[in-house]
Amino acid sequence: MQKKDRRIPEETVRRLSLYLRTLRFMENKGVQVISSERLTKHLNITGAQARKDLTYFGSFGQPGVGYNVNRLRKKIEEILGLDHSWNVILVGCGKLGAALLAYPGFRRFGFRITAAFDNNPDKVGRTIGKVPIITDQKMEEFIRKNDVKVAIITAPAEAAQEIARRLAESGISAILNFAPRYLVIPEKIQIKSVDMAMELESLVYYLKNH
Amino acid sequence: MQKKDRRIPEETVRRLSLYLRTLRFMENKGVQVISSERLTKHLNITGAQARKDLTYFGSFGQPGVGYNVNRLRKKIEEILGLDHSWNVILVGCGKLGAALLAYPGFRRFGFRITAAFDNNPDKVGRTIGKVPIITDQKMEEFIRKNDVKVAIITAPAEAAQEIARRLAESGISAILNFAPRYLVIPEKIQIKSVDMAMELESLVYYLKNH
DNA sequence: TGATGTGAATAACTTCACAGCG
DNA sequence: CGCTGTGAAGTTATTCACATCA
Repeated sequence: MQKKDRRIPEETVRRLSLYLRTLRFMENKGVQVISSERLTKHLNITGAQARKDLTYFGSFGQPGVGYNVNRLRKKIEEILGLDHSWNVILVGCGKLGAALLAYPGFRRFGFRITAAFDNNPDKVGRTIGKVPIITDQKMEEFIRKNDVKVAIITAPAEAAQEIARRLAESGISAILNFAPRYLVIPEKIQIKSVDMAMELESLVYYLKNH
Repeated sequence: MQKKDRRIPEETVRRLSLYLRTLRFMENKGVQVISSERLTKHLNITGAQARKDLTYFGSFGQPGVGYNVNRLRKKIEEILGLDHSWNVILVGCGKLGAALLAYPGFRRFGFRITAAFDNNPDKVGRTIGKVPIITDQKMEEFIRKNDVKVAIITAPAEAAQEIARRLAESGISAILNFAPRYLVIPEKIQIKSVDMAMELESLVYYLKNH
């Protein structure tokens, strides 16, 4: 997919996701062609930036015209690996876990949460939004049997490291972590952490200094 | 706080938050002094980077020794504006909103969610984790009366823009947005958006390409 | 000796500016 | 004519390397 051995800036990948959101919105509205300027108008990104981002992966536009919305949407989905669906599991069925299980945004775009795990016997056996809650003792087995590659951790901070270790050992390749803890995992596993208190912390900094 | 007119990289502010997490952890464990290398060991950040980040704001370390954990923790809290507590409101009491209301991480570090708003009469009047749910018609009034400066949006995407507009008009200075929509707001208002589907999207990209 | 603080060097990212093409 | 694609220029961020000080 990616051109030669050029390194892709991490920010470029993140922006691709943003373009995708706009493209889906536009496609829904029936827009067929879009310029780089219009694509980025409401994203605090310049048109030049979008063009540069896209050329890391190929030439998808038509000079003098713009980008075909449907084609570019599909291209970006292909680049990101969203052209097929992903089996995802979620570990930790507290309030945040339950909220994510019910979140429509995942399912809509190719992420299918197939099972949730918890160590609380009261929760095991129930379902949240059609997703069954399974005892965490069966987690490894489930991962192997169903070839799961992506996991979301919504367990308490104290439990997160041990869960991550077990996930890594069972063959998970990517983790989205919501526990406010740095997780030590093998290099080859992709991880991204979302720490909501941290987001607020950097936000208020700018309150003082602007 | 900030030295002269030097511009602070956005990433520096974000890292400050990370250092803070480590420092709090270390302080709890009774560690009194820490080197830049140890501070960043589990953060994928180099010691040099941390030292550079910190010198934007002053000289807090002792050559040959390191940083006093307690002193540096307080300094960073002061830099970020966490040396006093912030009144925060939350708008949209769906599952995610409810999860955040119950999230202990906010309260622990100086963020006090004082009220939640919703337009659903069935929810209004109830409380979630001691936070009262108020009709969104009284939102503006509440913000003004209580001098609220920070708001969290956990409403559906369709409603987010209108809510943001109303928040902006009532004098809110910072918004943490969980709705997957770009929000148009006055320049002077700080905004940070967390889009969980987007996080997953960029995560799976690296699955394909590493 | 050991770790900070910091200019200088390097690397990474973004913007500019325009040739080229439909 | 308008907009893409892209080298070149400009800007910003990170790493290096070492003087300095306890």
